[in-house]
Amino acid sequence: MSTVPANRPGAEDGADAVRPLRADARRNRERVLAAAAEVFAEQGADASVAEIARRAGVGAGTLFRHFPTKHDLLLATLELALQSLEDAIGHAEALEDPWESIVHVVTACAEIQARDRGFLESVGPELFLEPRLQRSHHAKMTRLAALIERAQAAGRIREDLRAEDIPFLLYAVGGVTGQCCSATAVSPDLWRRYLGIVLDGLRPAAASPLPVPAPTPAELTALKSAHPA
Amino acid sequence: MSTVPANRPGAEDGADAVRPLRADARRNRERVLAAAAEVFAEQGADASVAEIARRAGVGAGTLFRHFPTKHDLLLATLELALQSLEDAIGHAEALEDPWESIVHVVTACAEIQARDRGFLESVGPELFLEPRLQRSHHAKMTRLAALIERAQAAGRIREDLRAEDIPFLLYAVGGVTGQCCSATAVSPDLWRRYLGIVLDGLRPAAASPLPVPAPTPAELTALKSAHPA
DNA sequence: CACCAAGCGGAGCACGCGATCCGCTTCAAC
DNA sequence: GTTGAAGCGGATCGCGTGCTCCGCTTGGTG
Repeated sequence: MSTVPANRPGAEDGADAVRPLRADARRNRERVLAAAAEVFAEQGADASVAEIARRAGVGAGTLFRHFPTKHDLLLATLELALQSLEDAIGHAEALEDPWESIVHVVTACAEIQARDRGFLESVGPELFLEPRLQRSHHAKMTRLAALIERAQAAGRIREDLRAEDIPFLLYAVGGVTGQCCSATAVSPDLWRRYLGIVLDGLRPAAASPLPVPAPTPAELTALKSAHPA
Repeated sequence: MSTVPANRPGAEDGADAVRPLRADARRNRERVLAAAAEVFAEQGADASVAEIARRAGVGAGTLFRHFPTKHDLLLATLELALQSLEDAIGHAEALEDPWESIVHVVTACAEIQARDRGFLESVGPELFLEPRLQRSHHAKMTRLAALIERAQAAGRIREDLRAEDIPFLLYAVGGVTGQCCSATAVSPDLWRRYLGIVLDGLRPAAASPLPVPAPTPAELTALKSAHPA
């Protein structure tokens, strides 16, 4: 395909570093990314790239120069959202009450989903399958596991809960959030009610034996290679 | 468009009744419906009508003759699935234990979703919005409300739960079911775990005040006229 | 200023979709 | 058997999509 441009004499940079973007190129890249975040949040992952390019005020060619594939663009916006999720985890770690810290993380994630349809639609399938996100995902899961163990040690959360369960539960609440609640006239905060029910289900008082064991991290990563589509 | 063929003399049927389909036509209609149920269950509501026609062994023209629109076809298969949901409600009503009857309905619905992607993808948005489904939906909700009140009277379920909550909760569990669990290698019954957590959240022991009131039926039906897309 | 590659934009491509059209086939009433 | 309309099927259409190509513009360097 395209040959990598030969290192130009004089402008040698160590390793195979990327050359800095031209000023206008960098500006356009930002505008595309911002527009994509907007459009994906409003319309979900099925939004057309043409719409994104239009709102960014650039041509389609420019968009694809910066993000070779729609999927790349979606991933880039997803990383933005995941950053704010990471902030929420950081904040939760600073809370004293172990139960409240769990509530904070889970609520923050649901809030992201409530305002970002694209995040919801991507987060379940993508997060487990996309290699480029595995590392940061794993880091977040480790911190989340610590929060859960802290709450379990304090007897504030059911003993059979595992960190791997949380993404599934968040995805579930997110489904209600994005599809049923936020896009409709009836109380856009309705998802808080169902998150409340799920949280009640996580309390130790509620615990009854769960029928199926939680997936191990190994199972989840094995899953990414075996995916059919 | 097409003029309704004039009532033929001798074959008069009272009112504006439909004339019976020709034998082969009825057979083809069944085959299309069966193929659609299969394909939508496997691939979700985004499956192509061409694939359905192919699997039914008919041409595209035949398919659209019986179901003028893809949406009509989807609705027809949805009604099939809703029938089995109604059966589940009937069975639940016969159970003695009020809590178990709730568990049965909810589990049955989740089982449908676990094996039918199209049902999941349609049930949330469709069920509230589609006028042709409103009547049977309303009937089911009434019976479901009776089951819940029975369980509440027995002190087996939290007092602040309303029948209108159940579809939302089922949709939530269904999201995990269809998107994350059933299509992957890792334990296809994983959704039972999360349904278990939600059910624990419905027990009276777990109840803590929920932040948002449940939607009233009036709000839900008002929703159908105000929908943007 | 002069220069040229880095960057731009939007016409255009290939594809897959839902839906339609119309010449041919088949059922069933007589 | 004859006949007419009900039914069939698949080539075809229009459209929207993700993506590419290529002539033109622009930024930054000597």
